[in-house]
Amino acid sequence: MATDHPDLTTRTRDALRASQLYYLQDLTMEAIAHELGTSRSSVSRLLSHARETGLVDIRVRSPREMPNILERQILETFGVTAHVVPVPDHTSDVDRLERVALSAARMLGEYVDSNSTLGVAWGATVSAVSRHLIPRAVHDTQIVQLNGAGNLTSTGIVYASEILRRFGEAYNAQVQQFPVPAFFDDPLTKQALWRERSMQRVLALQEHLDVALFGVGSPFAEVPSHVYSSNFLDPDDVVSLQEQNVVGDVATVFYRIDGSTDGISLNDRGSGPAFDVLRRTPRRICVVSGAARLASIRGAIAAGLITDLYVDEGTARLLVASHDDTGIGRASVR
Amino acid sequence: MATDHPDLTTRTRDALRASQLYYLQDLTMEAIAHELGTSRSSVSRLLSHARETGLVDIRVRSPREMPNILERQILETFGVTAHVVPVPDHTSDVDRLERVALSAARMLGEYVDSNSTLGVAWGATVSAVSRHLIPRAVHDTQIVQLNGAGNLTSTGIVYASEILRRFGEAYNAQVQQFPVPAFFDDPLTKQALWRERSMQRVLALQEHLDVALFGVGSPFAEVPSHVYSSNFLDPDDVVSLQEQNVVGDVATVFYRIDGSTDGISLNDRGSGPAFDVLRRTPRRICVVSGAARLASIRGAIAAGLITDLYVDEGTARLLVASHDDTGIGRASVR
DNA sequence: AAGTGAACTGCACATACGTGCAAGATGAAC
DNA sequence: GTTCATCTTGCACGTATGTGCAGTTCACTT
Repeated sequence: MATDHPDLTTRTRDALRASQLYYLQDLTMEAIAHELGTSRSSVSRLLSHARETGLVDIRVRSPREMPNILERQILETFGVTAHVVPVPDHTSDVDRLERVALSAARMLGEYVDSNSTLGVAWGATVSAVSRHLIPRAVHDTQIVQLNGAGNLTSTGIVYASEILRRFGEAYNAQVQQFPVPAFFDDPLTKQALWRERSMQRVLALQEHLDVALFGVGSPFAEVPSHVYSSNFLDPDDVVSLQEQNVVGDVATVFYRIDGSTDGISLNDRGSGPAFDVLRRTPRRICVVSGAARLASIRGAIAAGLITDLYVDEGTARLLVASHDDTGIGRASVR
Repeated sequence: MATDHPDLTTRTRDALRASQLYYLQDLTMEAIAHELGTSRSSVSRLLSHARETGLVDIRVRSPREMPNILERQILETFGVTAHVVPVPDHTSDVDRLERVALSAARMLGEYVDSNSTLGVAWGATVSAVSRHLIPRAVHDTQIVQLNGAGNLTSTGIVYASEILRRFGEAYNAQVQQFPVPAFFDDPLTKQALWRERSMQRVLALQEHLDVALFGVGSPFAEVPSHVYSSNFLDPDDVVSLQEQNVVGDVATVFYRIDGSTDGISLNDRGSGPAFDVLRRTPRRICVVSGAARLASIRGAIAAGLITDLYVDEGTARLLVASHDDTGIGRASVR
């Protein structure tokens, strides 16, 4: 009779019933406690549990007649489906990131189906998203790491694998790690390793994703992204990126503001998927916040990497304005 | 810039933003009030508004691994998709009805799409449902009245049309009234009227519904359904129903416990759709509560009228038990 | 059998929330 | 411009809800 551990089943059953009574019949928690023969505080906790585990699914749907203006402008200008997260302008960058990640995490379930494959990068943004995922009952789903995370001081497994683990847990999915350094010292090593069958297997998965999830790295902002810290790149590398007008990276692949990657030497040593591979993924979701990332977003859009963009309101506004200023960005996806 | 009345648009926009902040970012109403520059109580009202108008969509999903036992049993036994509404056993029939109707109303949106046609009967149950509908932004939807509502003391327009109006409002739909008596005195009048083109139009719509919604009438319960009151039927009629072993009606068409209708004289004079017409509707949703309706449900299931059943827990239990007792009911739909 | 840690419970308190009410705003009618 | 009806707002209050804590249960060790 039990599907799971015997009392887990009871807990879920109670949570389900409490949710029906609370959200579908508008009873108070007090009344529900009485019906279930428990205390009101337990009901409160049952309901929290139900929300966290996705038993209760709350979504906010902007009516088609009245889409967010910024979202419409971004779609028209850049051909990207935007989800603008309302955030007051004076918010700190940390809060901004957290709020965008929270919103994105709650909508991510929409993209995940049974038998689908989800590629995830790692980084501060994706990590924040991973902390707020709402579980969804799907099966035969796979989570694939998009790029290596090893650096000079650690194999990077703990940090990146923690992110992946959360995704795997939320979607009841099998996790495919990608245990390679973020950047190789020698491009030949990368090429050699890429020919290994164990790597080929992961690489093949990366080429047939249904959904890809990533942030964008921003090299020269006041608060540079994780990747640009000295644990990953030499000072020389950083200089060369600067000289080559790099404005950002997606999964450790660098690009310029026009989306081009040609001649960026570091990309021969990075572990992320080449853009023409990534672009084969039907849904490519980018989560990003903060004005400092503007140029990075612009570049990623120009490179045609993004189909769905989760972004805070202020940055969205800058994005739209930047197009009015310069006219760049039209030659993009879709 | 405005899509609707200028301030209605603002209200909706604020409600939308408040909903995102509250449900997607977990801010308190106080914080939202601050961001929107209004009072906390206004935010509370905005959120109520958002829920009532379907801007916020809350659903409770029972995980596939753990469906309600009664629902599974009903599906296996009767071939009907059941939605069992949890209600404590000591609840009064009035509350029971209200709670089932509330739950059903909130799920009804699932069945309604753009360009679809929804047929609704009238009665205490459907009326209760109509009072709790959650609007849904669809277009080119039609609501069609299934059976006439005129009786000896009124044309019945006010009561039935109020129900229809609520459906029309919730789904932004055009409403097709059916201005005829519930029962004709003379079957020939009915036949004559049915040949009128104005009636033909409605009848044609009834034959091509996407969804039908109805309760079941119960004639001989302690609290008989509306239809069986003297305003609709003569004492003679009631006696004849009793003699012919009628256990219930769907949209003023009567049936026996085995689902048969042959030889029930009153059906020649009723205004509802014949069962073989009704059965052509792909989705046929029945909402019902209370043990007194058990035989009526059994008959409606046996007649193959129901694809989706919303029912209170106690009655669901009786329904399952009744099958174990008698073995009737297997020869049903699907 | 006693020990141990993790999970769960109800209590009590602090907070967050819903709502009647009166004042103010808005808009249509004259 | 005035009047009146209607809708909206913020306040204040009472109720509903979230959560730290201490006590308990329960499964699993030792």
